[in-house]
Amino acid sequence: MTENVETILRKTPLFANLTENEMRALAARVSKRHFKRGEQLFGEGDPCVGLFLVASGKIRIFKLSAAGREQVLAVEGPGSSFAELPVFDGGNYPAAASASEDAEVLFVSRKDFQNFCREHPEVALKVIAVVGSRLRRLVGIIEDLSFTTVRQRLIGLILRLAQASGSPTKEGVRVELTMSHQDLAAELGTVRELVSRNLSRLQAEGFLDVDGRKIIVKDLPGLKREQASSE
Amino acid sequence: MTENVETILRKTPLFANLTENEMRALAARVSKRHFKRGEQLFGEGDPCVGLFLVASGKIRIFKLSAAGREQVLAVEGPGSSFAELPVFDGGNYPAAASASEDAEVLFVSRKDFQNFCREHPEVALKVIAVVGSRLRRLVGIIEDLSFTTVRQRLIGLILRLAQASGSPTKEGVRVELTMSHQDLAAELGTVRELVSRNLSRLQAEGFLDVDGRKIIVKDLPGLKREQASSE
DNA sequence: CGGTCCTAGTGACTTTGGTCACTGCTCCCC
DNA sequence: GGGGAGCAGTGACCAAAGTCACTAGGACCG
Repeated sequence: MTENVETILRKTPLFANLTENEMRALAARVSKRHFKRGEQLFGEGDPCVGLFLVASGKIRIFKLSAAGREQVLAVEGPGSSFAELPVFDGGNYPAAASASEDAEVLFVSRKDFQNFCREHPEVALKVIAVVGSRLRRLVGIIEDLSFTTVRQRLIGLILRLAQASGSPTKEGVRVELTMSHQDLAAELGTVRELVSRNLSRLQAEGFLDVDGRKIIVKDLPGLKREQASSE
Repeated sequence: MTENVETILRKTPLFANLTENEMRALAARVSKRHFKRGEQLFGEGDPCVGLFLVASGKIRIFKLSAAGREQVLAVEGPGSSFAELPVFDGGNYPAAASASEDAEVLFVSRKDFQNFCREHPEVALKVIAVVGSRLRRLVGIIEDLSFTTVRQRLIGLILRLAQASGSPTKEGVRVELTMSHQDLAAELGTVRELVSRNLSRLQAEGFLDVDGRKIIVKDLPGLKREQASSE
């Protein structure tokens, strides 16, 4: 949990292959902060103070609507950086960030990071790569919101979970939801009730067995077919 | 229309402040291509061959769904570059591009651009800035799709047009649509019929006068109120 | 001048999404 | 052990989005 700062830096793609000396220089300028589950790191529109790196826990990046709905843009785990961009373009944060689990986060001030990039041009190229993958993910969200139904997105998320962290049992693949329906809804871009209803419906249709936050995927190929249908 | 290549390069943020010599070196490696309205530059998933710069006309970047619907991600006019990212991360194009008007486009091969960035680190920083604004726009699209209705998005687009290219008349601000309802729908992330219907409705409600592709905005503050309502 | 293509408008309908209100459960704290 | 919080399920609605089918007007071409 409480690791050495340099060890954590090594794990982030942005700084993975620096030399010992460079690493030490950077580590000296980094501060570590702790956030409790639910605590907010910054709000949408806040002026950008610097770059964040996740050491442990999870950070949700999200938009908040006037009506109070949330839309998650990304969930960053250990080794991920975020808010790289406002550091460069000087704008405000385009979305808010909060801890969805207790989290330890490294912080590099805007100035320090800019200087570091100037001294190490290869880091700038890394930034482009990281931002590139972020951009691809955003395009994926747009595609989902524009072309698919809540049902299909929910199925997609379950399939991804099954793939990433599912454990096979005799009845099917067991998947554990790590978050509330509320949070799920924010990821899918919808409301709590629809998550609940769609889960019930998938169960009634025989694709799943739902027991609280445990899900048994009984018909994986069937689900995949459902997800694809007229997408 | 048919301008000198260097003149065009000067106008793109990416290369705006190069020296004479650098500019000439770059210009020598650039090729110019012409695309007719509707012609496709590349498809989604195509391997990335290089970077494009718009000299004249307009290029639409869009996603195509299996069901045949389009979702526009960006419309790039003269001076804009696009497809910077796949050049760096080596992935395929995440979306398709086609000319929405006859267009002249400069092309820099992937290799040439990469070499150029290596020799000129400040260009890499420019790339980050350009990509940053692109990312902000994508976040804006997600926000719109997730939180607003077709009606609100349509109003938003009309207001933007009125702002950008509206001409005041005695009855209100005159706006000219430069595209079909089909294309409008693709920008708003919906279908032709809803664009048509919503325009009719806004007219019936007295906010607009619609005559083919000419729109007179009769009640601008009213429209703004409508757009904001419970957003 | 007739035919064909593209574009737009609209009625009728279905599906999906979202809201509101209420119930019941569980966990935790005093 | 009583009383809140917070989370989950659901019925009854209602509104928005999308589909299908058809009509009609230009524009352009032979």
